[in-house]
Amino acid sequence: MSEISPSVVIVEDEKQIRRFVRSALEAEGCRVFEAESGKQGLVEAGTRKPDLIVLDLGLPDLDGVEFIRDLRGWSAVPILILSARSTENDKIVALDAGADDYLTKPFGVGELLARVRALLRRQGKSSESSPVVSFGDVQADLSKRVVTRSGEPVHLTQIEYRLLAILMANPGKVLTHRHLLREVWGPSFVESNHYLRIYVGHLRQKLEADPAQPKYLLTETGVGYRFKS
Amino acid sequence: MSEISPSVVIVEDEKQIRRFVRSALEAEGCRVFEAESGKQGLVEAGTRKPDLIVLDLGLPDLDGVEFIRDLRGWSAVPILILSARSTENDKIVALDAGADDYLTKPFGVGELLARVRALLRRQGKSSESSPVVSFGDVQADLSKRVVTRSGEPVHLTQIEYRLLAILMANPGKVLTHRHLLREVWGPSFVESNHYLRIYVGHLRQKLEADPAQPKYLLTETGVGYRFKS
DNA sequence: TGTCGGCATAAAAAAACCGTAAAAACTGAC
DNA sequence: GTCAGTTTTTACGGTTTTTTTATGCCGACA
Repeated sequence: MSEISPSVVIVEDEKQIRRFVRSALEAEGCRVFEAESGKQGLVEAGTRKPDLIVLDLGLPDLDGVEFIRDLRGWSAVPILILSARSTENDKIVALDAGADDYLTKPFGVGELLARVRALLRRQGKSSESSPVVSFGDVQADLSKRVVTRSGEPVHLTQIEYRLLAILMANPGKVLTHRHLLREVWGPSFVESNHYLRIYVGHLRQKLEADPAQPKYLLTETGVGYRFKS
Repeated sequence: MSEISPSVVIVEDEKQIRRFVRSALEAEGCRVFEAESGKQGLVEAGTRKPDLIVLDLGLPDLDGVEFIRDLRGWSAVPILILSARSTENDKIVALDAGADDYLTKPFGVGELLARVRALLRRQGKSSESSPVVSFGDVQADLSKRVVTRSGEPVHLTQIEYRLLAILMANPGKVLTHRHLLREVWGPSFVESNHYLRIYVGHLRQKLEADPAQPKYLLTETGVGYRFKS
């Protein structure tokens, strides 16, 4: 599911707003390109082939609606309008010209980003990638609950998976027997150190290159276990 | 899709607003269906297969965000939110749950219609690439609610279809028993694991080459099920 | 050098879970 | 009310997972 980051072109003449929108989008994980005039914006849209265009209607060189009509002649990229004009008629004209959303200034950065996400999601270009942790030739996708080893899926039981997930969530940190047992089996099993030996053994068997000499799932004698990434 | 008039489902408990929105949309040339509760809205969405849903967030029986999440489990139809809640956070939550646009009351009928046109326009363009998922010799068109196997249509019941749609909407991801049961049967059935065994069994019987050794609808013992494309 | 505590592994027994079939209850159309 | 299609309930045999039980290894230390 890990996709490339979506790209956005900002067309806005005010430098201050441009910087503001840019940093918000970059924090969201987008690649951002700027244009400070309508004509430059059309060139950028043609060369960068972005997944989204954020357009200020109040450009000095080109009417915003003209921009939209021109662009729509050769591109279907989603357009989000930012505008100081808040009359209903302005919105209707821009939307009917081919814009996809219309946000009036002043706007909250949170709403802007949510609307950007909604447009990118429809595009199928959303930047959400599931958190994948990996060590050696093993990859764990925690949101899918899937573990693969050199590409091949590895089957883990419920307990094996929970144990691995807790260890991997604390890389480098020593987790005591009691702590692991409480997290995986529950509070009444904190004395059953035996279970850990068996299930850490299973994990090593399935994930380590040499289960007898583990490189990632390490024993801390007398204390607990540790995951080293 | 562009030939016939688009259909819209309105989910709104206030009769006055419902009538108002209905007449505006009908003047626009839409076929309109109404639902006055969230649950009825979900049923209408499933049976009418509309091109757009207009949803009031303030429903008496079901939280609007819950409605969106449920619907998004099996449908990609555009959602336009109408809401009296105008805080930025309300908008962010609804948009991130899967809504496509958010309009706060009171709103102008002209802006409403312009936003509806924008959503329907984009819908029409993207419907060329309707979301067809396929695996093995099976093809599923999620928007048309039709499943075929080596060209021949396969009849699925309501429950079978919703279960399949949710699994296919999350390829590769393990979905827990509780999650599947809540999405398909509702929150009060999250403990009824045996329903899943039966209906996953039905799906395998109808869709897998060898139902006893499934290749796509996989069991994750003790956890849930997973669709592997 | 022998024994002792903590660890690793293997294999059993027990428990939990899964798949399937089929009957019963329900639903909507006629 | 009947009927066909669907959902829910009930039942049971087979499989996977967890727990129990058993055995051997290794280093520390007297």
